[in-house]
Amino acid sequence: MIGALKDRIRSAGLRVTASRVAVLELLNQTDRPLNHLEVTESLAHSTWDRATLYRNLMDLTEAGLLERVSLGSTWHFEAQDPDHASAHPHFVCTECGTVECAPEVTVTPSKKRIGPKSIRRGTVQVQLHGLCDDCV
Amino acid sequence: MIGALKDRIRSAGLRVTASRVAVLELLNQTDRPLNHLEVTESLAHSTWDRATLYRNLMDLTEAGLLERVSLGSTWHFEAQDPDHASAHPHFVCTECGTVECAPEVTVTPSKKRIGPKSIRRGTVQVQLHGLCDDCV
DNA sequence: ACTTTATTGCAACTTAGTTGCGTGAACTGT
DNA sequence: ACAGTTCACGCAACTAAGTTGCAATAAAGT
Ligand SMILES: [Mn+2]
Ligand SMILES: [Mn+2]
Ligand SMILES: [Zn+2]
Ligand SMILES: [Zn+2]
Repeated sequence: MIGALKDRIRSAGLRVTASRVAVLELLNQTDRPLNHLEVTESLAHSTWDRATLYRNLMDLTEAGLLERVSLGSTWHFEAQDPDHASAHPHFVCTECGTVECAPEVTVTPSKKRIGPKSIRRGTVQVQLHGLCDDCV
Repeated sequence: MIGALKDRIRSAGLRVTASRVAVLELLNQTDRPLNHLEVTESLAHSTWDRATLYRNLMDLTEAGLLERVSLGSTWHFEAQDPDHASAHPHFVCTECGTVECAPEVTVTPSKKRIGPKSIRRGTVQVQLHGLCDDCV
């Protein structure tokens, strides 16, 4: 379990440190993207510095083990593993800021060939901003 | 032209000041949302303070003449006038941060009744994040 | 075990966003 | 046109997210 995480970190060319394992394990156990603050709070029992966890998140992202996405007003990080489907839409509550995955939504460009080409190409991250069920 | 803007500001219960008129005129002439920094730079010829323009944006938003939307890493403001179609998707470049309107895109929820109700209700702001044509 | 080099902890810094407060400008009513 | 009232502005300070320099420390290769 954790051994597999260590292997993936090492295979990515990064040294295996306790904080990196903890960060990767946390995000693999969570079914939604977390931001830097949420990660530090989730690992508050330990003594790792904000900057350390920040660099862990950035290093793991650059190594391809996480994905960083701008959700709402902060950057969020999501595990990038074979299980979790790769690019899928996300929902952001404009009231409380909570984030959840919304893989069931599909986006259709118009027939007119206008706007950025990446939309037609399908290489875009989709976000839906609105009130969550708790905030309506 | 500007007289109409002044009327709309006054009708909204706000005092007509030079900076408010300038901010509202700028955003009515621009076909995409601007953030606070872009507004201050566009009006840099004048001497208005950042805080003044910030409060102008917030006041005009609260009055319903602008709409504030979290695009990319900053808040953006868009004119909310009868001409410009109301809620429409926006495209954000993940590389250079530029924003453009993408009214031609439609979003379809799945048949399964899962996820936040506002998606099915259609009361969500749609955002597409990807590389713009200049950044590919 | 030793050497090399990546990583950590700490503190400082940048930028976006926000607010308190005294001065000054916009409206209201005469 | 004028005075009084209230709102808005300018300035400076502040918070929070994100980021970085540097010396101390720990991981990997031998
Ligand atoms: Mn997700
Ligand atoms: Mn728009
Ligand atoms: Zn909510
Ligand atoms: Zn771009």
